[in-house]
Amino acid sequence: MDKAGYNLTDFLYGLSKKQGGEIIMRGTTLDLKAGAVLFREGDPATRSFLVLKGRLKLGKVHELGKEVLIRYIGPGELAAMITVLEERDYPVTAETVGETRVVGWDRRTMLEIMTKHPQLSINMIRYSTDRLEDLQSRYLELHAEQVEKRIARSLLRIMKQSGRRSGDEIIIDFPISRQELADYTGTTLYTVSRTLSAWEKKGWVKSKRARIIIADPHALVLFSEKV
Amino acid sequence: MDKAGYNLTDFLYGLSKKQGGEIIMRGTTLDLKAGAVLFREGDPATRSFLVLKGRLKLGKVHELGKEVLIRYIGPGELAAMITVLEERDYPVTAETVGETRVVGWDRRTMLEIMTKHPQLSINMIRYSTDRLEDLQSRYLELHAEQVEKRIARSLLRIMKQSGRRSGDEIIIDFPISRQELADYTGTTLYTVSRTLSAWEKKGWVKSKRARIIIADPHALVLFSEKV
DNA sequence: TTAGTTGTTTGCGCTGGCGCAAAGACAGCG
DNA sequence: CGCTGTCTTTGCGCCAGCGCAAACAACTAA
Repeated sequence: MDKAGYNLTDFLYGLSKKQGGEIIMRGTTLDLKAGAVLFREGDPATRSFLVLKGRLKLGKVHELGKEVLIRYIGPGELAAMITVLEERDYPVTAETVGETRVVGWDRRTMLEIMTKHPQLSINMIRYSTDRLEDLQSRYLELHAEQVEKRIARSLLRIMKQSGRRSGDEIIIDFPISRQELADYTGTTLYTVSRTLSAWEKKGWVKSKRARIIIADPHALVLFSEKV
Repeated sequence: MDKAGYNLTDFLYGLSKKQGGEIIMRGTTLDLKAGAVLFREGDPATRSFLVLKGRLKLGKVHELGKEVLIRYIGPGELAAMITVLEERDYPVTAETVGETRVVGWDRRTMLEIMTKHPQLSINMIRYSTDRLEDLQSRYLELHAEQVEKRIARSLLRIMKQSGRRSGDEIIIDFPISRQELADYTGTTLYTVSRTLSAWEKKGWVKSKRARIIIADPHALVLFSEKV
């Protein structure tokens, strides 16, 4: 279900080191600083990307301002597979969270690689299926679960993907504001703030501006699963 | 974005008639009556399916009863691509809506076919990407849009996928109850009922038990896009 | 250090839409 | 034809969570 994280070997699963190297070589490596926009929702999709280092955040905005944070993309994960198809626009905006290195391939190259290495297509289907499944679960949650529980689950999800253990505590090692957590969870800045304050009093989390530490992961898990 | 519908040629795009025939032949064709369960959420995924005729509905349930209707799957569409991966469970339940014919392949066969025909993998990525995009949009809607607008959009989406024109009106040609429309939209039976009643008074829709006719599609579109 | 910017907290009032309850409508079956 | 089960409608009360407003805290640049 919810994998802790991905890495390059997932994308290149079943291929030799040599083949993998060739594939990466055929793309263009980009080094981006924090907060850079890699591609923007609505623009024609020209390249697919693989994250090598750092993190992207994928967001989508609603006509009147409201924004939703679809997913954080870490090392070994793909963005904009849609480029493989003809004449499509990026459905989301990708922005770097910290310093980030990605490889990008244009459509033509991507198709050549995929035809040459059927295994790569299968790996892409694996990834895409995982993404779909993840979103289906969150779609269900968004409809069925109370806000506080959703916030808990969101935090845990992010923790699994990008947590760094430090004693009993787990540090989320990139800056995430109340607003972003709200966009990710499907609620508002205010509700997130109130909730985190309450949890801080209980000793479940600690937080500074845009930094979150999960002090008692177990308590959070119990809460998120409570009936 | 939102295609009106799929058909077999999408799944077999880029393959010869002969190759396509062979692929279908290697699967097992099943004829199911209305209301049959093809696979159940949580069971080990053993087969992938392609719908030839009829319709499946994919649903997912939350621990305490609440249900969400992820999608209706019509002719030319795939279900349970996840089977390609090892050791997975079906993430949703698939139930037939009317009499339905599907072809199913087990994992081994599917992988063989995909390795032999790289184009097929690309077609699967296309489909899976479309599905992901669709769900991303609905995820955004669920968070950002008011219930009435969501109901309107849901109806229009279903109409595009399975509407039959009859004069100015469009008939949704399979039974869909208030409860199902609610599960699809992410609201409740009651709210759907109230909303449809109101629209019926305005002459936008007509409905009998589990049957819906869109009498004024244009008005509905305008409403769904209104600021 | 100060001024400016950006993120966070909290009180407070309001409301969309949920969900019970109960009655009504329709379909199918024997 | 009437009985049974399923689907639909509508009144009514309630509350989770939204969102404004305003104060506060932390970081940045000069």
